Amino acid sequence: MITNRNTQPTIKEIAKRLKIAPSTVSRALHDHPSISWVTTMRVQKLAQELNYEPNLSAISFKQRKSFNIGVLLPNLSEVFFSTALYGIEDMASTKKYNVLIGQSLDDPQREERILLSMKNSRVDGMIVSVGKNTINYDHFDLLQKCNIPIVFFDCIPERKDIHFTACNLQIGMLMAINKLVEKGITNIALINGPKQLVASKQRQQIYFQGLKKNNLPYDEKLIGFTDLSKKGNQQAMIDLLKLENRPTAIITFNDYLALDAIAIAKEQNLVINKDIFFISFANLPIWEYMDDRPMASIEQFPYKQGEQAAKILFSLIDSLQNDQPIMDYQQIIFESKLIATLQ
Amino acid sequence: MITNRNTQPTIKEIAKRLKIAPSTVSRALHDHPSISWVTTMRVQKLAQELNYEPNLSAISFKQRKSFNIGVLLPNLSEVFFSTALYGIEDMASTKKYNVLIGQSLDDPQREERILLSMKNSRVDGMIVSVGKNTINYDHFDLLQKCNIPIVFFDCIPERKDIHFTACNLQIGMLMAINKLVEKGITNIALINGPKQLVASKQRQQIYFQGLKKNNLPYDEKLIGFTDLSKKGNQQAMIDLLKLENRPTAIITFNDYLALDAIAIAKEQNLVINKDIFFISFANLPIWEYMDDRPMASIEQFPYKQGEQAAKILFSLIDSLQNDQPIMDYQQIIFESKLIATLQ
DNA sequence: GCAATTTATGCAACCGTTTGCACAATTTAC
DNA sequence: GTAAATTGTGCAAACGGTTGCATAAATTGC
Repeated sequence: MITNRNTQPTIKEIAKRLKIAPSTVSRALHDHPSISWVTTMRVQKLAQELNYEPNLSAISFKQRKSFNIGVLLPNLSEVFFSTALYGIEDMASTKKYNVLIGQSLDDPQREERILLSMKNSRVDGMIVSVGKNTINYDHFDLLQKCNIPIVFFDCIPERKDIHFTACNLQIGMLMAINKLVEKGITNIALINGPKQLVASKQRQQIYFQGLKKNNLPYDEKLIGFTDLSKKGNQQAMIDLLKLENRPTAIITFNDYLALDAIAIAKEQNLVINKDIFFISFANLPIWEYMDDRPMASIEQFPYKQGEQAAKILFSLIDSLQNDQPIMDYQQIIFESKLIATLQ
Repeated sequence: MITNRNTQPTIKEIAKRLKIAPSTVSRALHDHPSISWVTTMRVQKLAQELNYEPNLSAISFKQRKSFNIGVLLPNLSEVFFSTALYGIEDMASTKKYNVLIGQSLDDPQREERILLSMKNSRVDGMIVSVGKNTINYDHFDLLQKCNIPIVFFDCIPERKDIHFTACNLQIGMLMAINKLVEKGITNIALINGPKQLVASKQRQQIYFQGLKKNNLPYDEKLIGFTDLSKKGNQQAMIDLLKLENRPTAIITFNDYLALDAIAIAKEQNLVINKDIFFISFANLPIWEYMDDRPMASIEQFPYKQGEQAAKILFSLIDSLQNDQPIMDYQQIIFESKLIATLQ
């Protein structure tokens, strides 16, 4: 049987014991200059003895700050996101903040529900990576109206008036195409994600630029699309392999798509990294265990993206706290990097 | 430029507008029977119009409840844990609770730091899966003393006086060994995790029972150990393969270990699922993409473990709230299941 | 028609901490 | 030796919502 009234010491408790006012105790605990050395010491000593811990609920109520930030992202089982979360957590813990987590599972309704629930629990700010099916951004605007700053990362809405961190895929993609061309491979396809995604548009544009820089022809047929479901992935790959001039290299929207595409290629008895080559985005740690894997991945630095998104968020929170107007939108863009995954 | 004083409506605001007392508004919003129908309607209508949302900070301060639970686990990039988190999140959201997340990364100091930080932010309870290097449980006891209930899941301390959910590996392991024996494979090894882990002790014991039930001899040499680092995993496997009567089946502590072990086997030109068979715990979704994978995995139902751990936690929180003594330790044990991963 | 009961509302304290202001005590200035 | 400045402390209000108790008004009982 376990029962015991929770009786954490409070400032009043300390004040009563030392026969001084609570306000004096409060100031002493904060090393306020107007409190004498002796009093400060007496207070701090007793606080230590009693294991005093300030009641964060009371403080957050009084200060109108919760010392929580919310993180909303599609899916923590994707290593990309769980890595980003490390970055956020690490930055938050240096600022003595806690992290509330919500997974949207790419479901816009769930996304909205989580967002509102975090708003109501008065998070001081949010870090968001938008789900791939989200088209309506009203609930994000709602949070802004409530003075809850939002910083997006990686999957960001296609708008100018937001704070975000993201990764510029350009260099990675160029290096990838260069690498293929060096090997004499010029028939390069792209399987892209849903057309409404910023990430998709970006990939397509950069893919196009990469071809151009290498003086390769642009063939619309070599661009496939998928909704990123397993079936969609497979179908897109099947369609590409049916082409008259079958591609010998395929750039895939992400690693999970690459897995499906590679599986289809193998079913059709193509030898990976001989008959056909793959280049993917992100960089699953699991690749090293697989024989048939992309020849390279474009690294997008999730830890840094998360960490810096949190940094931006805390600067916004501080500005709001000090009633400073936020003058412009903070946007950090990292450069991607091509990582060879073979050998 | 974005600036705008946050001015969420409060109960006092509503009271002033309707020229009634805040207490009346409060009661009306809760459909208190002593408030007349008309007043209740007037209040609720205005509340809706103003988009009133109760200030959870104020409520949590007053009620001495934060409506947050903390989740502390080793590593969200392991699918097992991120899946468990789903279960927790889903249960929490039905109870209007938020989830604070912390990853220990198997570092006892980080674990303790997160735990104390959650204590100070006054979580109403915690769900914990202990890191594999943790030997000291003092900080957990500390939380209990502060009346913050803890429910453990999966990686649980070896103690009787705790609440937990876990998975009984017995049936899964027996089925696994039976399956191997059916195939005529009797030289079955186990690569186990660190000896101090409950999970390791359990696996070893059940492995032993499984052999016994099948009248197989118990050979100590067939049990390898690893600290679960990549190097440790590889070495354990290399040692096993050096044995005179080389094992033809290997049960691995978890999927990540299986990955390393399989890689070593392949380096030594063994054909997986022909020369040598593997059985693993957990069930990485990624297996289906790999040619060389364990013939079966023992499923441990992370979603259910998380969900039920949360359910227990909320029942404990309720009991504490109502000053009911907690009479005994709630412990839910699920039955594992063997999942064939081939074909 | 007056007391007893019911119904509906308001008052005020409280949760723990912070902070502007007042004020007493001490020191400094001239 | 008195005015001014400095130092150290306390008072009280505030943050937003809840709740026990008092009380006014309406209704019922006899």
